[in-house]
Amino acid sequence: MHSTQKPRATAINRRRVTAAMVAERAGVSTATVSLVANGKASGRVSPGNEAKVREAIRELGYVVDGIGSSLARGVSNTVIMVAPDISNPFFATVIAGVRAALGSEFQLLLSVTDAGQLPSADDTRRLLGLRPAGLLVDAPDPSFLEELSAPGPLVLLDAPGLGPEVPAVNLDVAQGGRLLAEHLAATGHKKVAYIDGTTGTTTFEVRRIAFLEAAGALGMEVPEGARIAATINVGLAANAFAEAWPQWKKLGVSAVVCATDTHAYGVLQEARAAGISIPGELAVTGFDDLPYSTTSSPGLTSVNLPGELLGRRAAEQLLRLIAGEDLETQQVTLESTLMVRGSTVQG
Amino acid sequence: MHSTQKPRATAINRRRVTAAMVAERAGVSTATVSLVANGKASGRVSPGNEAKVREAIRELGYVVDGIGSSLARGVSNTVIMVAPDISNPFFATVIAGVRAALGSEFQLLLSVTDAGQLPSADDTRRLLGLRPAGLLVDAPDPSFLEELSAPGPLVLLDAPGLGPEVPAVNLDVAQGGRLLAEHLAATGHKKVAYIDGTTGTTTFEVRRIAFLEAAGALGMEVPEGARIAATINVGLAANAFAEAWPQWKKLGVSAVVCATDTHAYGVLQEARAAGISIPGELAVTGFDDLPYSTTSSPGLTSVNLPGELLGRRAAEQLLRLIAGEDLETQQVTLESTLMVRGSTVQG
DNA sequence: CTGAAAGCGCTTACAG
DNA sequence: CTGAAAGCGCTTACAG
Repeated sequence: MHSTQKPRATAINRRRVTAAMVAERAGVSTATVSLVANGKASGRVSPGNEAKVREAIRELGYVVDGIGSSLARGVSNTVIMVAPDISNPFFATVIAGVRAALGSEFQLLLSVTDAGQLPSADDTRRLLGLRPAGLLVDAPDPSFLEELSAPGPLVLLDAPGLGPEVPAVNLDVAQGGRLLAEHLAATGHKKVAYIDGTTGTTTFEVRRIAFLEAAGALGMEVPEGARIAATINVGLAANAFAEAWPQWKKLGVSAVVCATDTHAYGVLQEARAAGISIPGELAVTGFDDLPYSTTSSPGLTSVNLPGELLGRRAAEQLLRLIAGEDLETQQVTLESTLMVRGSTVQG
Repeated sequence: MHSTQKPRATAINRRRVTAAMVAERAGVSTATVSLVANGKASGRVSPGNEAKVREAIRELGYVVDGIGSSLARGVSNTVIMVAPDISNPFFATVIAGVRAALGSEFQLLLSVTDAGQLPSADDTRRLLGLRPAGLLVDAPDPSFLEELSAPGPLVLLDAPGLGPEVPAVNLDVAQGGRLLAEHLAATGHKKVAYIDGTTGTTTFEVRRIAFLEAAGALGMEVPEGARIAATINVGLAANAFAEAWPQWKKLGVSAVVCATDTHAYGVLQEARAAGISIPGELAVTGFDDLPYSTTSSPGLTSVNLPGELLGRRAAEQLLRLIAGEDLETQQVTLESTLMVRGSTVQG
C-alpha cells in the first residue's frame, strides 16, 4: 500500500483565466474587460457591456493578473515593508497600524532580514524589481539608505537623525529619555546605571544620549563602570546585570535604566533571584512598554512608544506620495509617554 | 570616453535600465543579455560576448526586471509565506529557518494578517496574482485551504490533521502532550488543571486532546471546572488563573498544564503574587519553550518545538516541489521534546 | 462608448 | 553561437 505519489490532485492544471477569455465570453474587447475589472467603467463602458463583463468575470472566476498589470502600468499595487527584526513584539503593533492605514487597495508584503541584519543592496534591488508602489523601511541604518537609490515613494519609520528631505515618521525616544531622567531625579536618585543594547541601532544611541544628557543636567551621575551593554534577551541581560551589580552597589547606584523592556525583564528576574528589593534598593526602567510590563511584578516603569500610530502615520504618508501629493510635513515625530509603575515607585 | 564609475544614480529620476540598453551598449541582442544576466551563458554565449555583456551590465547597473521576467516565464522568483500571527516570538525562529533553506535564489516575502485573522480568499487571490514560485502557509485553518485552489507548489507548516496528500511539515505537539502527562504522572500528580488558548487553532486542540488522553490513561484526572481558557496574554492568563485557583485548590489540583508558555508566565506571576509555592504547591508547564522559559524563576517546564527546523524543512520541501521533484514524504513530522525545569521539579 | 494596437521588459523556442 | 520574433497578460492612448 505504499504509494508512488504524483500528488496535487488539486486543480493545479487549471488554466489561468485571462482577460482575453473574459472578453470572448462577454463579446467585448479586452480593453473593456480591463476597464470593468479595474473599476474604471463608469462613464466609459455602457451599462449593458459592463453587466456582461461582470457576469463573465463571475462565471470564469477571473482575477486581474498582478504581473501583467504591473508590467503594463509600470508599477505594482504592492507596498513592501522592509524590516530588520520581526522578533520584536513591538513590530507586530507597527504592522497592524500599517495595515489599517493601507486599506485594501495595496497589498502589504514584508521583507525581513535575519535578526539584526540589514537588507543587502542586492536584496533591495530585487525588491525594487518587484516594482512596489511604495516602500516602507523600518529602522534602517544610514548606510542602507545610501544604497537605496532611485526608489519611488519611500517612507522611513523609526529612522532618527536623517536629512529633513527624507520622508520619515519617527518616535521621539529622546523625549522618552528625558522623561525618564526627570522621573528618576524627582524620585531622588543620584547615581544611575545604564544597560544599552548591542546592535548599535540609531534609536539606542538616541535613547542613551538623551538620557545621559538630561541626567547630567539634573545632577545625576552615571559612574564609570555603570554603563554596560547586552544583547536583547532576557537571560543575557540578567547575566550581565548579575555580574555588574556588586560593583554598582559599591558605587551607590540606586537605579538602572535599560534600553529596552526586555533588558529590564532580565534585571527584574535577577534582582528577584538575588533578593534585591525593587524599587527600594534598586529602581528599574525600560523602553518600549511591552505588554508584559503592565503585568510583571512589580510593573515596569517604561517609555511607551506608539507603535500602532507609527505604522499608521507612515502608511498614510506613503499613500500621499503614491498619489503624487506633496507632504505637508516630510518628517513626523510621535510623542512618547512615560508609564510609571511599581519598579520605580512603591506601589 | 565613458567613465568607469560605479553605477550609483542620483535618486529620483533615474531611468530604468533595460536589457535593450545593455544589448545596445554591448552590441548584442537582448537574447544574449538575458542569457548572461541569468547565468545561462555557459556554452551558449561566446566568451567574448559574455565579457562585453558583463561589462555593459556593470557600467549601466542593470538589474533584471522582476516583473518582465515573471511575465515571460510565467512565475516569479518569489516565495510567499502567509502567516496569521507574527507577534508570536516563535515565528521569528521559523522564518530564520525558511530563509536559511531558501538561500538567495528565491526572494522571501511575508504576507501577514491581523492578529488571529486568517487571510481572506481575496487576499490570497491577489497573492497568487504575484505568481509566486511557491507558497508557504503557516498554521492555516482548514477552511482557508479549501479556498486556496490551484496554487502551484505549496507547503503547509504546522497544519495538523490534514489529508495525507497535502505537503506539510508538522510539529508533533501530540507527542509533547503525552510527554507532559508522563512527566506529571511520574512526579506524582493526580489532579491536574488545563489552561487552553481561545483561538481554537488546531494545534491547541491537538495539545489538549493528546494531554487529556494520556493523562487519563496514566490515571490522572482533570476535574470538572479545572479546564479554563484564556487569550494568549500574560496578564489575562494571570487573571484567569487567579480567579480559578481557589476552586482548583479545593479540588486538590497540584499541577496546571498551559497551552502556551505565555499562559504559563501569567500563572507563574500570579502564583508569586499570591504566595503559591512552585512547584511545591503547584507544578506549572507550558508549550513552546520560549526563550524566557529558560530564565524565568523558576524555569518553566515546557514542550520544546523546533521552530527553526520547521521553517527549514518546509522550505526544503517547497524547493523540491518548485524544482518539479517528487517528495519522498508528503508530510514530515518533527519531534518535540520536553524541557524539564524548576516549575515541576524542585531545583 | 468601443476595439485594434502598441507597448511594458523579459525569456525562449526557432531558424540560421 | 546568434538574433529576430513571438509571446507572457495587461493597460492605455488613439482613432473611430
